[in-house]
Amino acid sequence: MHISRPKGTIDFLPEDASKRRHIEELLRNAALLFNYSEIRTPAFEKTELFRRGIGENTDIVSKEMYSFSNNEFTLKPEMTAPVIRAYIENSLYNIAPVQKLYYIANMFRHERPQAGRFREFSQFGAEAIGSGDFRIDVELISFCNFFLNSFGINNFKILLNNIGSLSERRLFLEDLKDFLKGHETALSDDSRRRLVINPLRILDSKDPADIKILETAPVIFNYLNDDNKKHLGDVMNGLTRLGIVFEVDYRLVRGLDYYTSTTFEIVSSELGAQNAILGGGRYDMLIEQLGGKPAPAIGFACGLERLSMILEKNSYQYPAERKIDLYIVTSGDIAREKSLDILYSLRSKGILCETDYLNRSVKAQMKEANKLGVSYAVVIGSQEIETGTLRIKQMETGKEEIITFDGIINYKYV
RNA sequence: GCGGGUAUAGCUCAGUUGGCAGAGCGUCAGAUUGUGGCUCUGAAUGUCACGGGUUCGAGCCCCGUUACUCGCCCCA
Repeated sequence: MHISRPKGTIDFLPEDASKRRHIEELLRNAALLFNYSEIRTPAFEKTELFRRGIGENTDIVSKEMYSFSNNEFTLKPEMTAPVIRAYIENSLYNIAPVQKLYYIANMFRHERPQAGRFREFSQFGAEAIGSGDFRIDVELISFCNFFLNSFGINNFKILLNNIGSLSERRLFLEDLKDFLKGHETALSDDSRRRLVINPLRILDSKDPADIKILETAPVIFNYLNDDNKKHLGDVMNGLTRLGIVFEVDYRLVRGLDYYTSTTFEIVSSELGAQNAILGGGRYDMLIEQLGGKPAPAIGFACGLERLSMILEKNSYQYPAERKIDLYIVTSGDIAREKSLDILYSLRSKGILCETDYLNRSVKAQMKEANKLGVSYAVVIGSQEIETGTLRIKQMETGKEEIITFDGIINYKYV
């Protein structure tokens, strides 16, 4: 029996890796345009960071973390807490009052894999720290809209909500609980359980009976203070101004404890059950909670596997890799030895070249050259060694040109 | 943690009522001495996921296990 990769992990074979590199490149370009700077943090952190950041009672912390060394460290299950840790630890607020950071990194969660969900997965995300201005909310959401569009994706929905501060949410939660208790017998089993553990999540239920009940449930908007109501209105106006289509969804809640005020999610019908491409929101209290000087902040995280699933569904045309310029066909020991320094010289000049390492027939080597899609091929055998000249063949036209050995190095490969 | 589905060549998959293990693609080689694509010929690659059971005989039927996969939960 062979050893297989761990459940929920991915091998990126050369073609997949090439696609992923392209995705990352477009994302980095978008980040550059919106003036977000890259941040990289360790693959693991002190477990305490996630306990305090994400929340002890979330599923992520209570049962999905990969922890080790007597539970002292944990592979990062999300990136916001590490970014904020780095922000505080390195006093980034002293460098500039507003920090706009982005990352592309791998996360780890011990979950049961399914479509669009893995145990090791990649996220592209950004955090804007230091401003509570509605315009940074608009900018961040427009950033998401922009990079999705840059892949030609436009079949998605932007869902927007404002979940208020902790105190507003507490009041809402009490009323929601009271309301749901009145309908307890009609609720799904899952939702009855959630009523005790996390009633907010019932708003997200997929059960048709639950959805019916929720139609008359209390609405969080009515519990927001004037500031948050205005903030939501401002964000809506801002997005409208940019021509960005969105939907306000008062039932949109997020699963991590640190969110406050603005929350948003982008969903796609192309994805299956896990339909969120990205999710994010404000977390104005988190920095203080983690021991930093209070600062408002907003961020999002986008699942790269989900993004590439959509691209596959859309038959996205990935750009071709750079082709090999020259294939060196060799025949005989002297030629094979000679090929060593020719290859090295060519590569030193930035020319992509390859040769055969199996001592195969000239015909087999030409086939190989053709398969690789090289632009030129040259045969080096005893004749060429004797005369000091060789013929370089343009593969597409089949035309040959006579050149010297030095000529290979200086040839204009187009 | 709980459910549904699937498992045959490197890949995509056929395999009838239980009766010799298959196709296409890919790989490799050959088709007159040292030249690719097209075509033709040939070759290699299998613990039919694993372990039991039924049967004269199991890829096929039954039981168990594992893996993969899609859902629930939760989330990107």
